[in-house]
Amino acid sequence: MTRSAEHALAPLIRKLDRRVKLGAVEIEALERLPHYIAEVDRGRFIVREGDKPGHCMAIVEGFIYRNKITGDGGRQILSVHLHGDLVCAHDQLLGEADHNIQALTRARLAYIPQAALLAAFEAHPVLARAVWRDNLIDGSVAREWLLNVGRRNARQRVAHMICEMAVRSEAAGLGSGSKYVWPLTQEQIGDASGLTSVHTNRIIQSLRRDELVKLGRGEVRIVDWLGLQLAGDFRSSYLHEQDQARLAA
Amino acid sequence: MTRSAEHALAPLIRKLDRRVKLGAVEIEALERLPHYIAEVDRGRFIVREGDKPGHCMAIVEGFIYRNKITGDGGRQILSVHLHGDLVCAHDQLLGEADHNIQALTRARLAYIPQAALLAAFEAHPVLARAVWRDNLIDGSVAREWLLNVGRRNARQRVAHMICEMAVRSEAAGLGSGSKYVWPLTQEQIGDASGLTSVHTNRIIQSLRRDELVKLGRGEVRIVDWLGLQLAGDFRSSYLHEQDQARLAA
DNA sequence: CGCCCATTTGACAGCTTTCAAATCGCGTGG
DNA sequence: CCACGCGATTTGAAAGCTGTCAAATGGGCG
Repeated sequence: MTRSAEHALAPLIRKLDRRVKLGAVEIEALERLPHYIAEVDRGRFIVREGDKPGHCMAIVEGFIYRNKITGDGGRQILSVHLHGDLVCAHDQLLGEADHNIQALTRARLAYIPQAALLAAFEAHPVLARAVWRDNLIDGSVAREWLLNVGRRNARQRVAHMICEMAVRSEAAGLGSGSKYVWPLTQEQIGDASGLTSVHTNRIIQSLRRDELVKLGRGEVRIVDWLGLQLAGDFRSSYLHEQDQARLAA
Repeated sequence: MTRSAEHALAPLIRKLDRRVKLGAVEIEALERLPHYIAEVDRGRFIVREGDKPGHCMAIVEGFIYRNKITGDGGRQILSVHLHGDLVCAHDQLLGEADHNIQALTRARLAYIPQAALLAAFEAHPVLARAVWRDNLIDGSVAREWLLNVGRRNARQRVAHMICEMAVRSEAAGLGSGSKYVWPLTQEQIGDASGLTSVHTNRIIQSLRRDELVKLGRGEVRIVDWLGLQLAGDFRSSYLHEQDQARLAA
């Protein structure tokens, strides 16, 4: 899927370009960003609560996620990030990271020093705008997740999450037709939805029975896009992506 | 409580000064910010999903809250804001507001044009930093809410919310001792915690029985601060306020 | 072939919701 | 000063969604 001789930050550039249309100057500035590439194994901690990493990560390939743990050991997944996402802990301004960031799948990350990013923002206000807009959209997604976990039932929560991942995967150019990589185990779907893995399993079976979606072996296949959206009370506008048009087909 | 001849934006200035230490120059720039004052009644919509208001609100007095509605009519409260908070819908960058903002109590708001804010940020990078840091802390609070609703039981959720409001009220200089204004009805506490008002009521009664907190008639009285924190699995660090020390006494 | 992790299944408990209806508190008007 | 009325709080009973606890099954990898 990844072009062979492509710049490591190309996925990030494409994503930011979707956020705010970039010019040649900004793209060049992004390509010149200092960074080093690292592979992380599935499950590996990338940032731990309390860390002060001092850099952001651009996802070159794979999936990572943010999570937070209660005093009782309950785990809540806060967000899932994919190909092209810029993931920061913002420890520079906050003192230290207030949550964990872990690899959902084996992933390749480009570590970019926060100072270099800030310098690029100063030199290129359009870049600052693009990243700012991207952060605001992440906030919008977080609000939708809170609504999802707080006010929807188990079936809606799971269906909603599948819809969101489909639209975002489509926008990122991952997968094709109505088939996408699915990086989460059922236990992780539960951790993101505020459910147990057992109940998550039963919901997924019911979605399968109703011929809305096929989910397993690391991939999703959307069988009935309209039906799935209805089942999940899903309206894509909060994602601020235009590309879900293709999914409708 | 409000000094009589105080500048309308003084609460905002005090809050931002807590976020990033401001100099005389920045304070003056804030005081010069164009704005107009408006009173809003309890329950009144300040921003509706889909609006493009083009201005931010600084709370001069009272409480407001953000909320979002499911297709089934379920209401989730996303955040509560008090005295001194700067509340934006960020419609300039996002196109339109993706949630509602409503008055929780009768409130006095200072409307500030987003363009004027941006200009002030450009002229005073320290201000930009302060507001940016404030936004990041709002994000941290949102993550904690997601953890709260997704992974804690009803008793913990309600206790946690009371703890948070106490620390934030204390930091904002509202209330005194362990007594604070409490702006939410039990139904609204439920809407913020992902619970029904009936169950919220039962939880509050149990917290009262256990002599942790007294809650009613528009005010909270923390009876057992340590016990309440334990009941709510509450650790204040995610709020990035220092002033909870006073509560411990 | 064997191991490990993820998925699946069953039975049961229990937390939370639902649906009414009663009570309380407080501002308003007589 | 008291009665009224409305919203908020409280209460009860019963249903049901989701969690808990084990244990079995399945699939992929070395």
